Amino acid sequence: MSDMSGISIAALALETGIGKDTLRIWERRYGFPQPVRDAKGERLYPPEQVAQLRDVRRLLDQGMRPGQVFSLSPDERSERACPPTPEGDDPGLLQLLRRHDEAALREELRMRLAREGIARFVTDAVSPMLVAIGNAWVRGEIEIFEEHLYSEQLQSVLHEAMGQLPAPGSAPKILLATLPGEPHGLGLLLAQAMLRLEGAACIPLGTQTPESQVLAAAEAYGADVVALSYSENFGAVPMRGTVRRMRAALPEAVALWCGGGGAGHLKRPPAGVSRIASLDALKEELLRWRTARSMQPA
Amino acid sequence: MSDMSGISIAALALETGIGKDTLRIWERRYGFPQPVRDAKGERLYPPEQVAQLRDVRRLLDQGMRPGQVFSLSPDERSERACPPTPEGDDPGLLQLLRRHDEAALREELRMRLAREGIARFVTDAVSPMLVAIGNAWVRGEIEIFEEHLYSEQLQSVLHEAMGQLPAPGSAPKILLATLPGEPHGLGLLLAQAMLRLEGAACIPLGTQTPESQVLAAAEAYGADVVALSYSENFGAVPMRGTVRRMRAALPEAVALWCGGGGAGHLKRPPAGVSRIASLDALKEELLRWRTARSMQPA
DNA sequence: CCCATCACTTTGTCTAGGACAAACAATGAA
DNA sequence: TTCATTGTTTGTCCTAGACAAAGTGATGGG
Repeated sequence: MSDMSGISIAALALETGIGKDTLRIWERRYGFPQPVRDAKGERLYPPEQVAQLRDVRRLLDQGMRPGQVFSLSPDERSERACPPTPEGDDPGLLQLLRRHDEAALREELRMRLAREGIARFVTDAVSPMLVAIGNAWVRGEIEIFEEHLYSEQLQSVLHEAMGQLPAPGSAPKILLATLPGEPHGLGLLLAQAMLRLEGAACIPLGTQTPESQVLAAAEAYGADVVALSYSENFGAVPMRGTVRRMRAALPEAVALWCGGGGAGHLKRPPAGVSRIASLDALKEELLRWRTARSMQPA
Repeated sequence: MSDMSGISIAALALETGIGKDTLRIWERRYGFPQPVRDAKGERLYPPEQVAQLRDVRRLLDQGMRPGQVFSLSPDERSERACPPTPEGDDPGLLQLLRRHDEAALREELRMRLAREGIARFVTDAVSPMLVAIGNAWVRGEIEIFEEHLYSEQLQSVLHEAMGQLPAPGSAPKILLATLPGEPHGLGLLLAQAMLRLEGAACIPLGTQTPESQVLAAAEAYGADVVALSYSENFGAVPMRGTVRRMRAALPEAVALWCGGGGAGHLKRPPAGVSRIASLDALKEELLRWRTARSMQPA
């Protein structure tokens, strides 16, 4: 009886990641979203507007500016937000996900892992799958909870596989982290798997670690490399800011690697910073580090 | 050169988990915190006030009301906030963490797990350790990055251990999730471990899953139970709101369990909602569910 | 003695519109 | 082309008032 007509501004802010202030000023400036009011005079956002806001969010993430986005009709928005890549490769996993058989999904992941080995599994199966899921989601072919389940199962399977690896070597000590504002940690885990395969010692700090803490950890653990992961959502400008600050604060001897979809915002990485374009490139970068280090040992 | 004098209200809200509105109204009502203003006229919170706010936060989490908290002097606050448990049992793990030897930490975790088994490991070692770490942190004896590393290592070890468990039974299907605004997923993992041990089929949805998505998942997977985890940071009021809404929207046949430090905000759970006070209680609740279900089968 | 009901107080979040700096786009000059 | 300089867009912060829900405490009845 309470919420047939929509959700509150606080709930909407949480769900879309758009600030309350921003939602209010969009209403004032662009006339959208235009929530109904409850008896108390408070905003209630109907589900359809919530859905439209998802498109808006997507377009903003793609780099469009609010003014342009709001001058489009809802239909135009949803059209442009959706279909960058229907692509050919829709493997069985997507269908499995939609069939809501969590046990089968897990088995399939384990099977593939066993068949292809960790490295090929990560680069050839997981990585494209994540892209496919992202696309399927914006096209509305898949639900958020399905994406979440996939991500969880994947983490579980990868942790399991890594546990069976021999004790990590010590070659470069690599600190893996995500900065505040970046909640997506799956990329870190994939990177960790690749690096452990090559015998590197990984120190995972997880997501949303403050910059000062990453620096402190780098010193405390004597890291040789600090690797940061950025998703596409991370704004280009703050991203470049973090990289600049981190590079300036880290000792010169410590390498700084930036990866993930948001690393593309580094058009030309500053000196002493490496952009990791893909998980394959990670292996190469590691090789490069090792050869460089073997030329001039301590 | 920029921020010698303090941090912005947005940063403070992020760091303390207290809403911007709340910070402003505390200033208006209680005269604390009393930030300085920069050239722009915007609030700048000095580090000492940030530290004091941590005490305030702690006291509120313990159930004290704001009015009482702010009538105390800063010294009284820090005294009451800190030392609920220096406790006798400061096991080697804390020291290990401070020694910055990630390999040894991991080995120790694995050892304990092997020695004690999953269940005892979770209830007797991990759970108190998390409390101890939390306390050490508010006392400033430990850094955030150390906490992060511990959490990551723990996740890894637990996933590993769960992977070796026999295929999950199917008794009750339990959906595990955290709602938007709650980024802490460790509790979910611990719960999952306990439940899998008892043969329940867990469907982990991870953190920050929107309410509508949890509902959709519950239907899609035919869940018998929806288990939500709340950390202490989760505000009491919104927490109760989510519980009320979820309970109303879920079919009556589906049980709703709430656990984690923030579940204490449910003084008396509404009908059809169970409060899981601890990880041990989880086992009992599962037993209760099973007996209740065996009395009246479909 | 315990529990329900009532009034009273506390408290967090919402509302409104105004203001402004930082980010972006488009211009002009070298 | 590349770099500096405008003008416009845009998110966040500001003030101050309002109100419902949660908590507190006192009353009365079993």
